This record gives sequence, structure tokens and C-alpha cells, in this order.
Amino acid sequence: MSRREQLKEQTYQEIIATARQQIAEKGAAALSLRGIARRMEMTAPALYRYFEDRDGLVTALIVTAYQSLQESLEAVRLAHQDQDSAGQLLAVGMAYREWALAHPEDYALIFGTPIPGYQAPPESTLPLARSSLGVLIQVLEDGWKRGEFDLSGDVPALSPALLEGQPEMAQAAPGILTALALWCLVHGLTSLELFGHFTTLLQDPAELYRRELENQLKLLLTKE
Amino acid sequence: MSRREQLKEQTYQEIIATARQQIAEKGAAALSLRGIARRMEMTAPALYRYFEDRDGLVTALIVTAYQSLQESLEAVRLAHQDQDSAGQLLAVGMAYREWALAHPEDYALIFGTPIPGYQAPPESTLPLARSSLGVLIQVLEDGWKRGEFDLSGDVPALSPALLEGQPEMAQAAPGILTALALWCLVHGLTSLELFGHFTTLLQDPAELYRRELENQLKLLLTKE
DNA sequence: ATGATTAGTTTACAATGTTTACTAAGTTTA
DNA sequence: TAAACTTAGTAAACATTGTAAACTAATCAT
Repeated sequence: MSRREQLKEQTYQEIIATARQQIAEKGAAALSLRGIARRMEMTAPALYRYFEDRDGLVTALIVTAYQSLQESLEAVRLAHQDQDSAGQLLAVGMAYREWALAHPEDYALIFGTPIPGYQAPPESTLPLARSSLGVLIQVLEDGWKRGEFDLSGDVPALSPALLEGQPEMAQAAPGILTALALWCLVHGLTSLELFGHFTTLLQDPAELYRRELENQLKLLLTKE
Repeated sequence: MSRREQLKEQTYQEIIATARQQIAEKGAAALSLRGIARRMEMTAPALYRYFEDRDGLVTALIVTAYQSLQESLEAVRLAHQDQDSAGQLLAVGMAYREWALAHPEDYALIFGTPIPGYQAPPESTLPLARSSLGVLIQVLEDGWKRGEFDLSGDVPALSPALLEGQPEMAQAAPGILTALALWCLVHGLTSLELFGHFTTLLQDPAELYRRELENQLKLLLTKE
């Protein structure tokens, strides 16, 4: 890697860092190219050497947010590897909420519509969303193999487009679909809490969160 | 109502209508005071006679969106009043998704962060959110009274602030909390679908939606 | 009829994203 | 080593935006 490329990478990282700092301090409202440039003691047009345009920067921010989420979930999963799958699932599920509470701006960036007119380009975000989901899938399939979870039951069909490439994925369908359903649950809970829809209603949202997660978990356990 | 007040109300409605039109046509990005004024053949500052500022307009839009959602749900509930509570609940649940798909911009307005830096003032949106939730609560408590649903089980505590005013609400807690949990589920499913997180994954999101809803419903039915 | 209220315009300001043309430094090649 | 090329960054400009202030003209109440 040439010296020039190194420098470029460095300021690229600095731009992203300043952008995140801006957002953390003043909310997603403060995401302004000129603002970032000002903090970096640069001029705004210089940023165009690094990003297509403002949306390109936002996309880069979303990517790092996703990575942070995924790493966080994966770390928790590894930290609970000695427990049974139910314990792991509960831990990962709770970690999802905690990450969101700790990084509300990042969460809004990923799941809200933080910038008007901006729609994340699926080709860069979908793979990331899936590797976050991958942590869940992993836990579920582990538990399935161990005979701890029962993922059978009639499940919705996966997209033909998805199966076309690797038809063996149909095998994994129950894991994927259960993960998806769980994701819906935790996302619903988290986003409603984060966007203030529980205020003055619940004493402790974590209580509802945990209860729902455990309820869902019970449905997965093999009956005997 | 004086002639002047009538005119005022009229242009107020016209502003909201044009704003919604703008949003529907060009996305939430196009929500611009100047743009609205242009369409109405007015000047932008005139709008300040009707709204505190741009955020005030957004709040008004959110209010109408909520009303539309609530009316839509209530209509479906009434249309299924002859069915059993389980049927009603399923119908209302499905209607939630359909409203969202039919009014994606409104949905984003309510549950996304459509405008950077804008946070809906809870004092105007919370009551509305609750009356939408009210439709669900109604169905649940009807079913409870009829002995069709079992809402018992240890439930999270409601906020003391909420109970302070009317302590008799503690009675209704199971209904409220179950409604909340259901809302989380449908919101999670809906928002992930709407924001494109299911693309190239599911053949038919409605299938997953219905399955999850029915699963949740089964948990409510009284066992015998 | 007169005085107050108010819907609306004009003008102005600060801020934004983005384009164009340019400079100066770094890098490669003859 | 000197010339040619590439590139990070700047300066100036443009079209937008939200918003404030001062002003006008119509409506309303007394």
C-alpha cells in the first residue's frame, strides 16, 4: 500500500469518524458536509474526492453501523457459547436491544429514514443486514442440531431468487425463517421503545422485552 | 364560525393536502415549505401564519396520518364485529399491514425519522398512538370478557405515572400489555418489509406476517 | 368611519449540497 | 534529474432551503 493510499485511507476514516461524532453530538440533523469539513479544517468540496455525494457518505455510515451491530451480537454469542442454545438466544436477543439503546443514532440510521429522500441502496446494505441476522441463524441452527430447538412446522417459502443460486439453502430455511421472525419481534420492540412510543406507559420496557423474547423462545423448545 | 375563520380553516386544509400530495409524489424529501407555497401560488412566509415552523407542519401531517390509520383499523374492526374475537384480531392485524403498504410515506412519517433533527412532540402524538392501539385493546378485552382469550400470566408493570391519574386502569393492564406486545410484532414485521429488509428473501411477506400473527393469537386462546 | 387585527408579500440572511476551474503537491517515467 | 502526469485540496459561484423583519391591504369590531 503506497504512502498516498495510506493517507487517503486515513482521511477517509477521519471523515467517517467526524461524521459519527457530529451525529452523536447534535443528532442526525447535523449531518452536513460543510459541517464535517469545518471540523476537519477542510473545505466541503474536498469531501467529494471520498464520496460520490452526501448519500454516499450516509451509506458508508450505515455500513459501519451495521458492522458495529454485528460485531456486538457476535461477541455476545461467543461469550455465551458454554450455555445452552436457549441461553445464547436470550443473550443475543437482549444484546440487540442494548446495542440499540447505546447507539440510538446508529439504529435510526439503519432502520429509520434518517435523511429525507435517502433510501439505502440494498446492494450495499442487504448483505450486512444478513450477516447480522446470521448470528441469530447460527444460534438457531446450533440448537436445532443439538435437538434443543424444534424449527419444524409449516414455514413460508423463501424467495425463488434466493434459492436459485444455492438450492441447498432450502435445507436451512427453517433456521432462516425463525431468525427472521425473531428479528421482527426484537426490532418491533426496540424501535417502538427507542422512538418513544412506550413513554409514560411502561415502568420498565426491558421487562416487556424479556417476557416477549422468552415467550417466543418457549415456542421453539422441543416438546416432550 | 366567522367567514374569516372558515377561510383560514380552508387554506389550512389545503396546505396539509398539498404537503401530502408533495410527499406522495416525490417522497418525504420533497417536503419543503417553499415547494408547498409554490404549488399553492403563495409565498413561503405566509405558511408561518398556519404553522409555528416546518416541524409544526410535520407534526400536523403526522397527526392526520395517525387518524387515517386509526380510522382504517376501526373500520375493519366494525366490519368484522359478527366474527369471534380471534377473527377480529386477525383482521385488524392484517389491516395494519395493508394500511402501511397502501400509505408507505405516512407510515415512514409516523415510525421513521423522516426529517432530520425532527422528533415528534409526544404531547401531540402519544394520545393518537394510543387511540390506534385502542382498537386492538378493545378487541382483546372483548375477547377476554367473552372468555375467548386468556390474558393472564405475569405481565410487566404499567408506568406509575399512568396509574396515578386513574388507578382503575390497573384492571385493564393485561389488555393493554397484550395489545402492546401484538403491536410490536406487527410493527416489526411491517417496518422491516416496508423498508426493504425482506427483498430477495421471502417469496411472499404476507405469508410470514399471517403465520406470526396466528402463532401469537394461539397463545391467547383459552386452553381447555 | 375609524382603529385594530390579520392574511399575505417583499426583501433579506444564513446555511446547505454541488459544480467548475484552478493550484500545488506527490508520483511516475524518460 | 527533469519533464509529464495524477491527485488532494481550495476558491468562487449557483440554486436551494428555512426563517425573520418590515410592510401592505383587506377584513373586522366598535
